[in-house]
Amino acid sequence: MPELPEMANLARQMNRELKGKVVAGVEVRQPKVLNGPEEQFRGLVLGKAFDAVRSKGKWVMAELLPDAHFLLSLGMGGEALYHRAGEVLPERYQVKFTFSDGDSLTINFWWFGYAHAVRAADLGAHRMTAELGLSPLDDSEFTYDAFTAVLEGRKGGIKSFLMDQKNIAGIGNVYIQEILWNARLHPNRRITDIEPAQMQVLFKEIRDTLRKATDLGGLIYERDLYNQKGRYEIYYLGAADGKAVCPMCGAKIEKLKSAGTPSYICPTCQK
Amino acid sequence: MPELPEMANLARQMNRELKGKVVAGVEVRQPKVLNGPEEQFRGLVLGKAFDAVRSKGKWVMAELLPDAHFLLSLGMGGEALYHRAGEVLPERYQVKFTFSDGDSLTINFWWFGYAHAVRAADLGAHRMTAELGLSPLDDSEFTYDAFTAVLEGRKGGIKSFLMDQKNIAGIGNVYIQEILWNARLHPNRRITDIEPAQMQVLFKEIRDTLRKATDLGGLIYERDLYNQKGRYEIYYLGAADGKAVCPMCGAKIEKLKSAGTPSYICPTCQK
DNA sequence: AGTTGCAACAGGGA
DNA sequence: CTCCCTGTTGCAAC
Repeated sequence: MPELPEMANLARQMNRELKGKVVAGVEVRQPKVLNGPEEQFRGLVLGKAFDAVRSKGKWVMAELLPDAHFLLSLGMGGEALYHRAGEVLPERYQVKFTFSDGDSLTINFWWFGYAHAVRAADLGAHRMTAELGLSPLDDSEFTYDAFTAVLEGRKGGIKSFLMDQKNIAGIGNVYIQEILWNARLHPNRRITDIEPAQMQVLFKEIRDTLRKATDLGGLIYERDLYNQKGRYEIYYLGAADGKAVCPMCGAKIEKLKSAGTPSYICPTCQK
Repeated sequence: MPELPEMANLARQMNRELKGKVVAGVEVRQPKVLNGPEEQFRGLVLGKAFDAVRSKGKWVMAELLPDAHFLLSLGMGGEALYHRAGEVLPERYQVKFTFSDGDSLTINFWWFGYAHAVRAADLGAHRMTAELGLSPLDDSEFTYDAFTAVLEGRKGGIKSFLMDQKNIAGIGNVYIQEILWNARLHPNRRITDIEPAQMQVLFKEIRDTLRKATDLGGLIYERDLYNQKGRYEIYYLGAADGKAVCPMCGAKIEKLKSAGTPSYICPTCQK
């Protein structure tokens, strides 16, 4: 489940490691992860040099000079791993870049990931990245005013709102549990039913939760560019087996379905 | 509640009474019931002769020679009344046609009706009539095959399907109660959950219910072109006050909300 | 654990 | 008892 914290760290590491590297070889084992014919992808990537690598929501966006961008989404799970020349590569990957110095990058999707390449002029037409909403860790963009502005007029449940990437970019079904528990909000709580004071708390918890997870290197069961685990532990670990209790009140964590996906809540703390 | 039976009878009566009559005068008291500026409506109607008058779904469609059509929907209630020259007109109406022989037609909407006029060439662009679905009393059109064809792939509740004018034209929130009770189907019953044998029954009851009501001159509380009441009595009369019982089993008729509108069902007979 | 697109559903307004 | 529009929700697909 790579969400904003994992992808932000991955982008930072890729930016440090790959900037200036020239793509000498591309291997695509599963062309359906691309956004077009394999030949077009190769044409956009081969011979190009990685420049600034950033993240936006659950996407890593790398500039390829000249004239292209490489866009990576790990979907429902996967890793992007960096390998020094001569290191043993993992057996399983869908896409591999080899650089002119012999280093390489393997990208593995457990399920439904995207490795896209676009011309620089077409970046704005790449809807999955172009239509992303607010970046929660950008303090100049994610202000309380901006947050309430996108909330304006919305009437649905708070979980489905926060998970919609067009509203806020980067929250998936793992961190939403943390955020809502931290804010003491039930996932089915109607937006129109949340008091301003509580909305302020929610705003703060979105930022703080994602920032803390990013600072801790992401989730404890995810891997970064160097195949290192993160140190952020989710509070409801084991809830799927009915073994988790609320760290605040000790009540048993309950599983329910909300916005189409499973949710885990403390029935006493979250209203 | 003028639905298919009332409108079919109204069209038949108008066809008999108005064919050949020339529109000598038009009075529009409430221009918002028109589909354009009042002057345009007058231009399309004045001096024209009524020709064939037919019905389709809840609409009466009259040919005006040359080159126009008059389209009438009584919405949530109302009457179209014919008056011989010299008769006293009702006080309340939104639109009145006066014919060259002194006879007249008054149209009264209780709520949300439409009196539209279009050029013959624009009839196909009049979406509210052009997009109507199957005509249940047209035996060559409303076959069981055609019925199952529009049902193909649908997964919602049966009531919302039958009330959608794009599927079958003419069923409103009155006759749907009769049809579903006759077919022993609960309004919320999933389409995918209805056995073929029961679907056959439903098909038959759509036809038979609407045909019987048409033959009886429509609902007992509606008025035809000659201000005469119909003779079709709904089975759940008084259900809104909790006073109706099922004619079959004697259980109290229950009120519930289905597809956004009230429904009345026998809790034991309709599953 | 992800996103898209579509059908189904509900609410408000004319 | 009408219809249309819009936003929301649920589902199947990739």
